Amino acid sequence: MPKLPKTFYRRSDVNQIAKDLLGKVLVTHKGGQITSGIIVETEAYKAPEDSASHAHNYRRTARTAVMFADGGVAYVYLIYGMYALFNVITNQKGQPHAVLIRALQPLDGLELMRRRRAVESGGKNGKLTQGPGVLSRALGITLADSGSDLMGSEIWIEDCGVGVTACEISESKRVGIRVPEPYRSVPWRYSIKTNPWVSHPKPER
DNA sequence: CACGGGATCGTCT
DNA sequence: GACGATCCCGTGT
Repeated sequence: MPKLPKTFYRRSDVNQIAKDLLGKVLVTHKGGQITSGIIVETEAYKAPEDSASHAHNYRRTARTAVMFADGGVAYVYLIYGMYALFNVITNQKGQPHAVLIRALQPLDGLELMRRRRAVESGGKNGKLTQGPGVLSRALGITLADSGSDLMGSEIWIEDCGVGVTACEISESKRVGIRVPEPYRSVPWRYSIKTNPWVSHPKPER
C-alpha cells in the first residue's frame, strides 16, 4: 500500500485533511513489528486563530516547535501525565495546523497491540484503540516520536483504497475543549458514522 | 447507565 | 506549583 505523499499533508485546508484521513490506515513499524489501524475519528486544530490549539497565536515553545514544520510530520505530546496523543502536522512551514487522531479500528498486529496495552495499562482491559490515549499505547507511539517524518520507516499513513463519502462522515464538537467561544464549539471533530470504534467522550463540563 | 474521582508528569508560569 | 486535546473503575440507581 502506498504511503500518503507529502502533498497530501501540505494542503492548506486542515478540516478537509481531517476528513480525508478517515478510512486511511495509520501504521507503526517498531522493533521489526507492524501494527496498524483504520482511522475512524479525527479532530482539526487550526492555529494561529484557533484558541484550542497549542500553537494559538503562533505560540512557540520547545514542545510546539514541531508544529511549525512543513506538513507531514508527527506531533506527539503528553496529556494528564499518562497519555501520548498523536497528531499529524499539516500545511506549509510556519502554518501550525494539526489533526489529532482520536480512534482507530484495529487492523494488523492485534496480538502485539493487546500485549502493549496489557503492559502499559497494568492489565486493564478496555478497547484497544478507541480513544487518542490508548491508540498510542497500542501502536507503541511515545513522546520520542514527536517530529518524526511520516515519509519515514517508523510511522506513516497509507491509502488502502477504502473510500469514505461525505454522507458517511459525522461532524461534532471537539472533545475536552474548554476555551472561549467560538473555538470551544466549532464542529471540527470528524468520525465515520456507525463505526463501533469511534470514541464515546464524557459529556462536556 | 450516570456520575465522580484518581492516576501521573511534562510543560509553562 | 498548577494544570491538561484521557481513561478506567467504583459507586449508586
